[in-house]
Amino acid sequence: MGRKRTKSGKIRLAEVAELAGVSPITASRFFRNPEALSVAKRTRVESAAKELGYVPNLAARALASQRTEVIGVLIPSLTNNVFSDVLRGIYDASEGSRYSIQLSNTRYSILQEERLLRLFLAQKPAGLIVTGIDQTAESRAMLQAADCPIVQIMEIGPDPVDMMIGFSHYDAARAAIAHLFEQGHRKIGFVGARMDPRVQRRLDGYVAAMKDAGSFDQRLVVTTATPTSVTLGGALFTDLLAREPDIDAVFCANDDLALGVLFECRRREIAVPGQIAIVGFNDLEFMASAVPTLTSVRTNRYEMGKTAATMLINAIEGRRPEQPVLDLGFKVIERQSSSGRRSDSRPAVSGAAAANKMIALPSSPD
Amino acid sequence: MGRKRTKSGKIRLAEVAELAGVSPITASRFFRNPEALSVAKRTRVESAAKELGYVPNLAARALASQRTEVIGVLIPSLTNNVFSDVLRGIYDASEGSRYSIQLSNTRYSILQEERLLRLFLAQKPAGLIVTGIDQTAESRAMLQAADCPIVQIMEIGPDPVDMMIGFSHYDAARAAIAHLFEQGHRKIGFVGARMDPRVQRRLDGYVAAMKDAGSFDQRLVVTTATPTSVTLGGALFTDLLAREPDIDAVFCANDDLALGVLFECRRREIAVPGQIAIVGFNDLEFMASAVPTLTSVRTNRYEMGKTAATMLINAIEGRRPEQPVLDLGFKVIERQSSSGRRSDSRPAVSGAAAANKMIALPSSPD
DNA sequence: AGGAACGTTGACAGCGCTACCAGCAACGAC
DNA sequence: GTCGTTGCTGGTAGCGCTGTCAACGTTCCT
Repeated sequence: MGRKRTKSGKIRLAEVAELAGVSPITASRFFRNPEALSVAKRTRVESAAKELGYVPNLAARALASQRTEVIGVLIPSLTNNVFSDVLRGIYDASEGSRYSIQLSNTRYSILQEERLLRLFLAQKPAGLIVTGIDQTAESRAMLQAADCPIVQIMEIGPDPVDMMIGFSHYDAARAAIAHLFEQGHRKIGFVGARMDPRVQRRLDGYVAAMKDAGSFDQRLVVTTATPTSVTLGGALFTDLLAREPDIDAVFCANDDLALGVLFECRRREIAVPGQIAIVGFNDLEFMASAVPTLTSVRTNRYEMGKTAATMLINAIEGRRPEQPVLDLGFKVIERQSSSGRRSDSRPAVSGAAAANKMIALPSSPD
Repeated sequence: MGRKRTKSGKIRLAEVAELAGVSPITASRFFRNPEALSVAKRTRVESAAKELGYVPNLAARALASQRTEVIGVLIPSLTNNVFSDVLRGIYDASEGSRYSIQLSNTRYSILQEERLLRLFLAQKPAGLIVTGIDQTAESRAMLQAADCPIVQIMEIGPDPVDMMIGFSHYDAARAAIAHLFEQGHRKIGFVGARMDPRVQRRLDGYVAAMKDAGSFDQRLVVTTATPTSVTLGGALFTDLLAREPDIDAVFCANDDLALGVLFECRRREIAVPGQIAIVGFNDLEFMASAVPTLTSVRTNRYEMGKTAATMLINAIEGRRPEQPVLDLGFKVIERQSSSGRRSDSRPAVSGAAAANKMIALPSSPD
């Protein structure tokens, strides 16, 4: 009985051990902790494995050891440029390590996130990277009970599940508005899309800054739950102008919206920054290249992903960071679109090459 | 002897079977092929599983069944917008299925691709999605020998490993150039970055179209191996202008470059399309929103990813497509940036809302 | 009535690897 | 010389699930 002897040419650990003249368990150890072997056996197993082209069977390893070498990553969107930078960092950090990345998309739904979390945890991942700090109570309980390291990314907050790496969206927005005030702008509109928790916190920062200056007016805020796009930026700006034609600046919750606003200004022959200043968020690559160049808040997305994965892998292997919460801060990159008020919007010829003046701030967890 | 009885509260299939009053193997069948059970046992197992909150152990399943439910995806880049659309399609199609996506990044290196392929195949994936048709001989041999369905995406070519879904980059580029000729442009430059095989084929299409018209000149082609960016588009265009100041159109190998060219034109006060027409490639969202709106070649990236994953899953489950090679074609989306020659570049006020005239073509495999 | 055909169920033996513990040699301390 | 102690190695027994085949009950045909 039993089964057909497949054994389809696949090299097993036992074969390697036999060729090396050691027991299977010794060969196994070679792949997990080579230092535990004597040098002689180590080289014997190594050459045997190479000769046979042995590749370990991960399923068997996972079954026997009761854990996997998978790092689960939960992000809200694959479309958003912002996450592709973070992901690139995560993948870069995982490369060369033994861990592989398992990606899942919550589609900005915390219920979907909870469902995915349950699935992930059932497979005993080596570690988990989750986006943001707004999980359901159930999700939080599962995370807390999970016996693997966890990193929350994209923002920082008061109550980390385990580790946390990001920056304060609230502070970043406040800094952007402070910059606009410094440049002499007073009637500053807010344009936001999707309105996920992080965009919401940027809005909160905007509102607080405006209220502090006594300039807040609900009519200056235009938002939608629709996913963001350049075209949408133009449309929301159009709404804003219809409501408040005499604004002198717009703070956009992201750079796509900012680009859309810029194009809409051009379409309407509104001088930027002469009549209206524009500030975006994220500092995507094109912001430095636009005409006029566009001010934005730089966030360290690639570094965030890379550091998160590195911290996670270290924690998995027992090297926990001295500091579990890491604030990567942000920088307001001042460019032409928000230079001090003036009537002539034509940028200097040096255009994109103009030096980027920066305002750097570590954000402080609120 | 043996090991510590972990059994850490984890629900096993045997527990479900016991509660349902059936043998473990019957319970197992419920999860893999419920139709094989009598209705009575089916409902019993179902409610037992739900009651206990059973989640199958994928490692054990993979080990016992000698196959996984993982779909491997090899793409050259995570940064490129183009791939994020494809990926979104792949993830969307996989959602709700039993298969999970395992993503790896070849970094545009076919040797890296070969290495990753070896790793993937050792884990017996249920299926594989690979980018393009330029694999190493070794990779091709491995793919051919793999006992799982394989889809090549992004382009089509004469010799599919298994299934293939994409379009002809060569034909798409020819169509773009043909459009520019129709609009009266003659001295058409080419701007390309990265120069991966697909961009190379776009260049080939450009060269062929220009030669057919007797207009080809090597000096009209500016390329670099550097990864693409908006800023780079401006820089390459600057090079092109320095060499050939009297060009009347630029075909950009992608939309980021096209946006960079547009900004550079604005910086230099070159009228678009009055003095120079611009055509991009991919039709990213912002192209319809730019001022002037930018002509591009629309490619069905999301659909490509979604269809590829759907075809693959069907093939895994034994439903092979009637037609293994699928040409998704392309469309030249005519916008203001390439409208017929005229001296006034100012777009109509309706701007972004202007109807997009399309030229649709299925590309034919060469 | 006998038997073939089908649908359903269960017993058994592993898939390839690792956790646990025991054993063994070499070494130093007393 | 005896007793730990340390470093390395190996034996045994599974991890949780499924492939295979046998066995059963039922239906339908001759």
